[in-house]
Amino acid sequence: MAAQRDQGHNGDQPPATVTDVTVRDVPAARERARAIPEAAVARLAVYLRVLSAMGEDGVTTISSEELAAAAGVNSAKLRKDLSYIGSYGTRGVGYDVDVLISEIERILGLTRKHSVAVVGIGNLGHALANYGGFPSRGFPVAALFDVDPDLMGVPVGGIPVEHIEDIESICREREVTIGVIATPPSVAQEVCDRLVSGGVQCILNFAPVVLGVPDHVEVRKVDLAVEMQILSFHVARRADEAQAEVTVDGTRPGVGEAVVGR
Amino acid sequence: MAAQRDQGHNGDQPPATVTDVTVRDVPAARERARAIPEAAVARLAVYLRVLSAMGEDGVTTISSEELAAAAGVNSAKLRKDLSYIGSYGTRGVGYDVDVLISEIERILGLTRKHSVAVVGIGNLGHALANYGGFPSRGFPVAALFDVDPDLMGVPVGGIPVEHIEDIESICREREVTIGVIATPPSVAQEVCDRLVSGGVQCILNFAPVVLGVPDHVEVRKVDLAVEMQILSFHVARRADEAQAEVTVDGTRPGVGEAVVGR
DNA sequence: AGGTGTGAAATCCTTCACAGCG
DNA sequence: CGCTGTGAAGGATTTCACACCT
Repeated sequence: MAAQRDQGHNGDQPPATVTDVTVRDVPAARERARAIPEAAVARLAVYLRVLSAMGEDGVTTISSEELAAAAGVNSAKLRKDLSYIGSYGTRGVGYDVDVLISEIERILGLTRKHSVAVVGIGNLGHALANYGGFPSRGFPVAALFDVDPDLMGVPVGGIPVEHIEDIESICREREVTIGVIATPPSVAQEVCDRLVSGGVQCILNFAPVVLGVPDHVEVRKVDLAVEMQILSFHVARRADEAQAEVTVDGTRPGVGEAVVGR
Repeated sequence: MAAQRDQGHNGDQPPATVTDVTVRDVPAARERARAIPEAAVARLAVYLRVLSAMGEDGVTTISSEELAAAAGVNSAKLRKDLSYIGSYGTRGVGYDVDVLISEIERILGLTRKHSVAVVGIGNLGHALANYGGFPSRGFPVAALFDVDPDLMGVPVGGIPVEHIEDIESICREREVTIGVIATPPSVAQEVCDRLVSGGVQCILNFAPVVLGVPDHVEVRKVDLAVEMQILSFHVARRADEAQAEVTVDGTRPGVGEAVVGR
């Protein structure tokens, strides 16, 4: 059972594994890739999108301040993030948009194409199969899988649905590197196992279960219920705080009163 | 521009806001809610799901070790997380499943119902409207919105679609607290503004844009392209490391053999 | 014994603030 | 002069390890 990164803040797998030793002795060789904090990687992807949009609008140069504002972070963080990938800015001027785009794409490994397989062609699977953001950003959808006999061969977003039993052979054949699990939770682990034995290295899991995978496979999870519950927590917290304020100074904070503009 | 929590690791909003000062003097009143780290909140939601499943299987007591394994974290972290909400375990025994469920639900604010509005009834919106996980976990879908005239009044998952222009009045009327944005990016900010002026306090944003909101509104973002790119980064990193090992010791790591521990 | 609860250490991430380059 | 790049400080989170209860 291996690491399962959960939304940026990672963190299990306390003891070292056997092969760990090998890696620990090669800091120089893995310099670039390794040093980037997980959190920074997620933001680089955001910067990339913002930069692409800017580039299409004809912007050629941008300062850390501007890019930071557009990406919703502060400029110190942005500069630190960019410093992880190299020094591509010009002091007194800013960054060249095209250069930054290329460099971020290189670091994120977007120069290679990563074929995607979507498993579970329900509502969510449909949405994912049709999602334009995948192919346009270098993630061609190469295969769709389900168990429903009525779906077999039916093209969704241009790709025919195939049977879950063929995951292994088809993924291997089409060199799928990323598997997306959009099945009911009950079959998610089984599907995951098949993807892994089909050579898939990364899994994006929408099913509300914790998947067990070998160490060399990376899992990211998107859990709608968890997102909702985090929001719920914040509503509750806010209510508590408002309550506390009333208790203490007797004034109730105005409801519609925006505290800060935009 | 207000806080926009991005998948657990948050982190903008450097200066204090007005109300902050007032609150800072009331640690006692907000004791429970405030002290919980953001990262722990996300995990509590996961523990809750695992516990619910256990409860249905008839398990009445569970140790930190067992629960941690089922939730995919290590037991020290789990115990620390649970300690933020109180001391509900029995030394030498473990935790009572039902007690833990109740306490986590209380902390997450799940004792109140949070009505949800989904905006943008495309593939993803459909998937969300039909997603059984919402209502069953205390998040009734109270309204659906779109602009497509063909969709007006059509029931999706039992709820009729209404026009985006009516977001404000309908959200206010039905006391929607959580808005889900599943629109194209071009209209996401406009939709967001309407939700906010309709009194919505929390937003779950699936559109690939950075939303600007007032301080009292909480935004969480789910960005599929970003998730894919993070996975892509890890594939690239792994490839680099494998490469590095070959360079250094002349042995190529076997494919199934994990390269990095964690 | 067996397992929780928690200070303290270690690690990771963010922010500050400023030296230095163009 | 303006803006990048970055050591160093400051926070937050994770992990350790053990006192303490049952």
